[in-house]
Amino acid sequence: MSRNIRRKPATLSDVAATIGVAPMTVSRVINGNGYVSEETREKVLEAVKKMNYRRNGLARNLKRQRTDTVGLVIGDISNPFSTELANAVRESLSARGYNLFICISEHSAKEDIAAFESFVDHNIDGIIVATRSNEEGDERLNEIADSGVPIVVVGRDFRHESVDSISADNFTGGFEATQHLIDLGHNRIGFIGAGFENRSRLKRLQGYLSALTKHGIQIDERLITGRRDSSRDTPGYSTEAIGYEGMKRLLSLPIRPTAVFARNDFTAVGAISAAKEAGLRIPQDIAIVGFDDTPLAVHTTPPLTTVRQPMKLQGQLAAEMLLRRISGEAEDTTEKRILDCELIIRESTVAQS
Amino acid sequence: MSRNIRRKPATLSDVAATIGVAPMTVSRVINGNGYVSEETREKVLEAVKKMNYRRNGLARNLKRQRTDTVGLVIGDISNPFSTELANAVRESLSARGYNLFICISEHSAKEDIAAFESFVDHNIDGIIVATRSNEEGDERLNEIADSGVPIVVVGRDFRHESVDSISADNFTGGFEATQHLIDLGHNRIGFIGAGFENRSRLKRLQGYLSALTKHGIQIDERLITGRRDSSRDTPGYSTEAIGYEGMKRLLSLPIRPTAVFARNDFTAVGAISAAKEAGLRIPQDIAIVGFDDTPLAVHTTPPLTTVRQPMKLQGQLAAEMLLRRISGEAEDTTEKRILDCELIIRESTVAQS
DNA sequence: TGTTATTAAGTTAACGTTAACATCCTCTCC
DNA sequence: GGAGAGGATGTTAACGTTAACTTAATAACA
Repeated sequence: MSRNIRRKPATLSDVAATIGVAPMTVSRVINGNGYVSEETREKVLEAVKKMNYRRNGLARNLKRQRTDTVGLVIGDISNPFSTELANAVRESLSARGYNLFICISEHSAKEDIAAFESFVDHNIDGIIVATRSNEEGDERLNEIADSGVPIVVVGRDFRHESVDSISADNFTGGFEATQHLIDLGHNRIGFIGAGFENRSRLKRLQGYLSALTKHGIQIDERLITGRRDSSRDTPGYSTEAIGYEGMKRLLSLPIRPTAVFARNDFTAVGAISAAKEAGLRIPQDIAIVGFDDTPLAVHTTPPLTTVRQPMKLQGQLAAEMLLRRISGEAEDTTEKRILDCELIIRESTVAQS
Repeated sequence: MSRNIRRKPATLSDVAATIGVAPMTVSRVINGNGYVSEETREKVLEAVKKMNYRRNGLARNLKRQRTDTVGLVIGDISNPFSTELANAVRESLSARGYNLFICISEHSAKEDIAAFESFVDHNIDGIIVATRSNEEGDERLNEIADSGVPIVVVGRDFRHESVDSISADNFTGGFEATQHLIDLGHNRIGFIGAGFENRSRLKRLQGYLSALTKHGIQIDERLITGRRDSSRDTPGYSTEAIGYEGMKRLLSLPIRPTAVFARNDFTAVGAISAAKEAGLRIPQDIAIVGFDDTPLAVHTTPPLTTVRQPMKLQGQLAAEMLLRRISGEAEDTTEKRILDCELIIRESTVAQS
């Protein structure tokens, strides 16, 4: 057997030549369209098999001016959140005959752009963007959108007349989480996962602030704490560390909070860890709320009160919206959907009865 | 501004025509090779900008017979393990001018194959496979390897004369985790995460069995428990649930184990949760060891003893091996590397002093 | 002054497909 | 028996690049 010899693969014409038909005839057999006699079809299929023919997707896509492929740019893949999104997108797409390619960009503009470029370079049919927004990246994305590439953004802001967006209602989610803590009698409530300076970008933080304000609770910037260094290297999943450090900082304040709203479940896990280390009981000494309802949340000690966002639905809708845009059905409209979140109350805020 | 009109993008020839040069001249400017006068170069660049020209990667790749792109097939993306792998691969590749596209396949042969096919369809330069092995998928992979596509597999078995492999020493990792428990005096040790019937495929389980045997401990199949149903739908990250259920099952045995080795950290988290629910103290009543040393492991209660595998290194090496194969340097050799794991002892097996 | 490099282009022919059109044959039906 | 309707091919011309070659002008050198 002449295996693994990087011989040049057989082409459509090669196959056609060996059985004495036109390339087009072979093409018709391969793609199952047009008229081909049963006899010829069999001859072709036999030759295809024997010669180990495989069509060249590049040439095909070039000719057809489409790739039946969609690109997804994800920031934090370690988050189960992202997994669910990616899977939902993939399922919806594959049901319609599209492939999904994923690029990871751990929150750096450079990587975002690299991902966009490589998708565009491969003439992908559309792009779903689920990274955190940043100026340079958005600028590039804008140009790409201008050039007519169908784009949908998920879980983030982006304004462009031909870019659809879908997101969970992070504001209300943050509001309700905070409201829940206020309802329990807390009035000194910390926020872990982002500094006060991020309030313009982070809806969850906005919800938190809004709930406090609504209930006449003075906002204290010292209670809002993010990562100490904003180094680009920190991978997304290290948010346990951020939660841990954040909680330590909050606990060292002169008057410490009695409750904490963590930006996401991982951060909450780190916060729980730090609180326990300080000998505090949860929720009696300090109540903790997370966000995302990762599978983990049920299994923390105590189980974590958190806000569930419909990731699967976001993924499905993102895929649908993108396909609609690809097919040209959504020419003149810009769709923006915001989905409800749901507060899941567990024992990290309310002691078991 | 005529934005978002899906006008046909300008081609190289369009640009060339408007400034009255040959397409080849524009190509030379774009790619920065060959001789072009400064004057012409500027004219070209100006036109390129004005016409919003962007080269068609499909055509380029078709002509060049390469895409400078590598595909990675991942099973369980929610595992931080996979994230680290993907990031390391991406970094190593981008340093050499390659893009990385990722496909997710949650452990179904069909999805594996779909991922392979879509990579091959896009004439990707090489593939890194990090999914669990399965018969149909391996068969297809074998054909692809036969056809000369460079392939490297990570963390799994695969035999093909031109496919390199890299993996952590899961056997020794499992052995040492179990040995550690034995050293602590345990002799009734459970395994959670896979049934006894998987012993031929799962190195961690083999390590566990081997350690028991070495110390003359009778193997008890009832102590080895995996997922109840092997439904394909269960996403990878739901292993907390598997750990939880597994532990429950073990605890309901007539004589229950005093220690448990969980197949990975997520499973361990679920196991911890179930043990606590049963009112058991960890590690006094039951000791628990995980695998992977996810960031989570430090933050469980108690912190989790686990086995760390060098994911970053695996990713780097996988990328390097693949690039070597792509460049044709590794024609006649098959490389197989196995990297050491490290046991990280925390309080889930040894009470704090 | 002729020979050789160097620079700056242009020309040609693929890369491997497929859409669109053209051709030829064989039925069927009035 | 002529018109029309498939059915089964073949032919042509792109899709948008770029490798390889050619041409031509200028510069450099002995």
